[in-house]
Amino acid sequence: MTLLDIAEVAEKSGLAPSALRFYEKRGLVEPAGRNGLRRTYHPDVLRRLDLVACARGAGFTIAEIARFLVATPSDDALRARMAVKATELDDAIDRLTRMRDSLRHAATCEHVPLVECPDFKQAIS
Amino acid sequence: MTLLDIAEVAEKSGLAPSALRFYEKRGLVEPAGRNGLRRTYHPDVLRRLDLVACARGAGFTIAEIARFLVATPSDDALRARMAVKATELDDAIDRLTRMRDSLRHAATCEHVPLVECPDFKQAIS
DNA sequence: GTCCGACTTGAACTACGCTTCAAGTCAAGG
DNA sequence: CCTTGACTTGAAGCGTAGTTCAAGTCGGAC
Repeated sequence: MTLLDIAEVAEKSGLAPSALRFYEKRGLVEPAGRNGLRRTYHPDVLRRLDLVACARGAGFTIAEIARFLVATPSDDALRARMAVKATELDDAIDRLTRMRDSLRHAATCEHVPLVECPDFKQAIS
Repeated sequence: MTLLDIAEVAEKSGLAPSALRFYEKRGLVEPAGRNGLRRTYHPDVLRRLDLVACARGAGFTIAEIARFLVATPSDDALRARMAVKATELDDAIDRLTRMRDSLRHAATCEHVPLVECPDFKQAIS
């Protein structure tokens, strides 16, 4: 079993070693063990870190992700939170889509200042 | 011309008065004038604040929004930043969509722990 | 056996986006 | 005129997500 040291995990995940220690403190990852003082990680930790990165990108906080990671199907409160989050994401996707379209329009429109362009305003409001 | 005081703007915009003063310091809004020391706002400030809220929701920082708000069509650097932002939003929309689908799945699946559900993982990775 | 560079720790520091506080001003109603 | 309570200011504080630092440990190559 080829365990990884913190520098390898940092390199492969794109995170700083300090971030990995921080995530550990918050319960997002666990080292497989130690070699002396030094953390050793199971390669699977990389998939976990991908999941964390994805969730972070979707707007979840570290604390929320930590709760997800220990969840079981019987955790109805968590399921409810997930459903709420899904709905929030619907809204967020909507807003982001409108903002993206506005930005693409702004890249070509000639209004001064840009924010006063009627198309721009219409697109984002 | 019915000007608004800060409490009215706060109430109508959903922002705290302190947030309005903070936004002013950062150049996002300007009061129309003062009544004594007290700020008075043109009703149009509410549309401006909607725009700010929308941009914030789309992941722009206060500083970025401030730059947008003074932009003219000749600001090519800004146009370039907008194009980059639009592309980033494409990615963000993608991630959010996958995360939302994963959450909706997680709300019904029976895996223990949820994060180990193959469908869940497949959806987000 | 020694050395060194990468690791360890906790604490302090950073940036962002505000909120809260202390101290003071002042518009407006009685 | 006087009170009152909402406003003003700058400074300090807070939560999130880490990074940086100082001081110390130690695995492993020589």
